[in-house]
Amino acid sequence: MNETVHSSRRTTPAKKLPAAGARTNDPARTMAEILQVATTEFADKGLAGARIDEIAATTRTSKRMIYYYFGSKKGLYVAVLEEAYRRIRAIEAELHLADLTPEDALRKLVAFTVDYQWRNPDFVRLVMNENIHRGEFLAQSKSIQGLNIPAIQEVERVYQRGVEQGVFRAGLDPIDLHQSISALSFFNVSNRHTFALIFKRDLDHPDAVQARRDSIVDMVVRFVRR
Amino acid sequence: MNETVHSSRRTTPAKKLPAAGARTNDPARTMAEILQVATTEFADKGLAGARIDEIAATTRTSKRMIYYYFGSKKGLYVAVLEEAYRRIRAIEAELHLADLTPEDALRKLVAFTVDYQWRNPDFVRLVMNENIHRGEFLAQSKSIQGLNIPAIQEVERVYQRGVEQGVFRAGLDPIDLHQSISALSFFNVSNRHTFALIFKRDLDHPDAVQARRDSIVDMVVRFVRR
DNA sequence: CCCGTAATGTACGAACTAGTTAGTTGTTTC
DNA sequence: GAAACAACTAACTAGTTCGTACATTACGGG
Repeated sequence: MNETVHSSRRTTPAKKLPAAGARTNDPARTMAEILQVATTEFADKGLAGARIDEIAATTRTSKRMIYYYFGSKKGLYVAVLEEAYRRIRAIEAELHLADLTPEDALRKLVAFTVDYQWRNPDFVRLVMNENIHRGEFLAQSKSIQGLNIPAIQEVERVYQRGVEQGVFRAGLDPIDLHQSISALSFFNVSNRHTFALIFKRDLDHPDAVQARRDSIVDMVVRFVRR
Repeated sequence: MNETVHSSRRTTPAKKLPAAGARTNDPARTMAEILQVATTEFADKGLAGARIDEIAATTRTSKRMIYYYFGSKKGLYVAVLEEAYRRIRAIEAELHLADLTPEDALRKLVAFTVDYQWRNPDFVRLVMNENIHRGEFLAQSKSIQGLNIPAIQEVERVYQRGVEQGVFRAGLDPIDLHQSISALSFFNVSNRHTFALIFKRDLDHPDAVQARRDSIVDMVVRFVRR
């Protein structure tokens, strides 16, 4: 209290932090940087394990900014989730499968899924974490539901073409098929630590990675083939 | 120090809590109860999310006992992990597949795995959580490594018989096969929340559960069949 | 029956952490 | 060029949470 007296008396310079670069307002960059750092932190430690202070410290901005833009720890977490899903969908939409035979297209689709999950463990870990929370935050997010999912549409189209051309057997459920592809791809990343420990395998070795991908592709193809 | 003097002088009654049931020492029960409650709590909230006070409150004993028997939160967590793995292995060892044809045995094995994971979401969630921690606590546990795993032995035996009888194709890696079975079974439980949300499916409906199990069994069988 | 030890309960504290308060600095608009 | 607003910083607070110090009680062996 009685700030005026105090401030009029301060002997320290008017500029508190004249050092470094002068501050520059750049909301977009600030938000993006927070999101990026938070993605790593949440993927690493989960919602409960992540530390807002830690995120703030890693960013070039301050904790206050996190609350300024995202409101709360959970708000930030939801934003991170949304961004991660948005990204994977954008990439899934890039697949060009129409000009391949159904079986080749399916192989490419499965191999792509396996590789994507492998190269994006953060996404996998975020999803794991969200499932630990029984999807309650994903359920809150308007922006994630209601959107269509490129991956499932690709599966549907490829499968349909294969059936029409008589190379795939009919009567399968595309979502069930997609679920199997996801399961095989996801587990590879999600459970690699416990699995490697128990079976004393180095799942990270390039040869092992490739062998596993080939096996998954093979399994899926054999499943749909007539 | 100098306990004698103090106790000879105490004016407060000898019995502090004459109420309720008199205390009864039962270390085995106390430990078991702590473990059981902690399993639920850790499976539910993860290591960081779980609360020691919460666990203590749910138990008939006190927080002091948790530290008395398990030393620390992490110690308790490791004990929970060990117990969960121990349990699943004991159950896996109960399978009797030798008197079935290889294909029937494989079907039974896969269906069992799917069902077990489905009926034991706590185990699945613990494993998910441990993978979030990159298996660092499982790696610490002496009692989990070094043990053999009934499940993989069963897979090996059944597959071998099938190859010998000419009904399964040769050249497959039993661990790779086991990994696929695990992946399909595990994902069913681990990712059901996000998956159900995104694809707007009720994966919990009995019909859906059965259809999914059938699909998984089918997929695995087709994979190994000549 | 008594005594030492294992088992248990209670109360507390030190450290951590999500979120806030109060104030400062850049930016845009007119 | 100054008012109005948006972006930003630092320091603090209230509440939580793991872990412990201390006190007490059961119980088995001698």
